[in-house]
Amino acid sequence: MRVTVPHEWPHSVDEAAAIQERLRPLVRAADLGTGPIRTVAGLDVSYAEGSDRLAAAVVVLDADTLAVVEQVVAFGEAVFPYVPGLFAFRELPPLVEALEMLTTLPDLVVCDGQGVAHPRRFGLACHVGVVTGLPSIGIGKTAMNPFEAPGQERGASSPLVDNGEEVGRVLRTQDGIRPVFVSVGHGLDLAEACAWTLRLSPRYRLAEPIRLADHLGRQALRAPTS
DNA sequence: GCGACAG
DNA sequence: ATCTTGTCGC
Repeated sequence: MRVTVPHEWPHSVDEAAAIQERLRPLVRAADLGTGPIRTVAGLDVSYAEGSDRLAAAVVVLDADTLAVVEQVVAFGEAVFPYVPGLFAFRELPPLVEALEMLTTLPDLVVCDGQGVAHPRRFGLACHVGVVTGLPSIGIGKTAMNPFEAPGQERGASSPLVDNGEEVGRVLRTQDGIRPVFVSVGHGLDLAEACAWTLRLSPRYRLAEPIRLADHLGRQALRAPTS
């Protein structure tokens, strides 16, 4: 797929935050009116130990069977430091590169990190959704805000609140396993994001697209030829 | 002022 | 994110 990214790139933390503020209005927190979702792409970036080398992995799954349809890896180097709240500027470049290698145009994108559950309501999943135009979901493994634990059963959830507003859900994807933090990225609402997250997590804590992308990225980095 | 802070 | 040993379970 082709991804159109603004040519500008932040050279400072302040510039990065300003870009997030400017792009935030482009987020659609409700149904984008797209067609049926038949394929789902999972995104993840893995890092090497001693260097800045990284591998961005994208795995596309059939939405019904969860069978792998396509998978790609883009190698690169980190161009932005890890700063909480500016995480997207670290992972977006290699992820876009990987997305552009795809032959398949996914109908939904699932990101490893927050969507609108972000201090400026523009986490990685929102950024990916806006630059691709695709519906996207953010699934974080940890929260940026304090929260109350949901029930112990798979499917149980509680609100993720920031400044008095519900920005996401704390969602239990497996019985008795610590929950994940779901938020809207772009083009769908929170209820749909949670429903998809559950459907995409039939067996493990993490949704299959992300879990497989994580595996692919690590394996690629450890490969001799990488 | 200090620490905490998606991955 | 990554660093780590063994261990329990399918």
